[in-house]
Amino acid sequence: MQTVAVIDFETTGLSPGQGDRATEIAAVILKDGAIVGRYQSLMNSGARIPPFIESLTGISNDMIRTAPPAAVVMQEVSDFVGDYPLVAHNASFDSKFWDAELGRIDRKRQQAFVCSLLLSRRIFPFAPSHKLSALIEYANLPVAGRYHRALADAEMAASLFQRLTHELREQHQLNNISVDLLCRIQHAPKSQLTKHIAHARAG
DNA sequence: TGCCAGGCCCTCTTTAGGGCCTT
Repeated sequence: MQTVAVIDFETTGLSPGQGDRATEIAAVILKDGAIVGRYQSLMNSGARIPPFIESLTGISNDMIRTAPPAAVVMQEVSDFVGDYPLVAHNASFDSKFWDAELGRIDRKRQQAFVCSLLLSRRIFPFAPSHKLSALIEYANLPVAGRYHRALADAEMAASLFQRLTHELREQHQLNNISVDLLCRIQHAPKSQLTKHIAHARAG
């Protein structure tokens, strides 16, 4: 499995299109099944965190007031992950914020985004829930810290991603799993899943 | 004007609706 960067955002809300901004980012580098690098930072975008989200994440307006500017943090984390493929739990959410915050510093993502939520629906179809905390419990993986903080969530998404690729190898006798295969699997209708995997095994 | 996320995925579906998941 090639090296990937697993990321997680905390934000002021659900949609950058509605004016929501990032408040914290973490990225961990997953190489040969182990975390070999970590980046984490609060960031100050000037946006106000609603009370509900302050209590959800534990990240307060006081905490981000003294944090480095969002532009500085995004430059750093973008340099940190380089061109490694990105992984996130519910990547449709994190990719929206990644692209929006990167766009503000005139950078553009080049690499693919892999979604551990979409993969888990296919690889763990019988899990009672596919939210991150439920999957960590379902797969008996360690809780890395407080949920809804960026570094803890990124580390847990990384261990979940590692478990998912392991299960995929075991279930389908695959020697090697590429990011390209994961991208095809996560968007494939379940009826075509075996076709994609059989093609990967043959290739 | 009034509304305000949006993609995935299932089903009592496809001329649609609603739950899940992220903060």
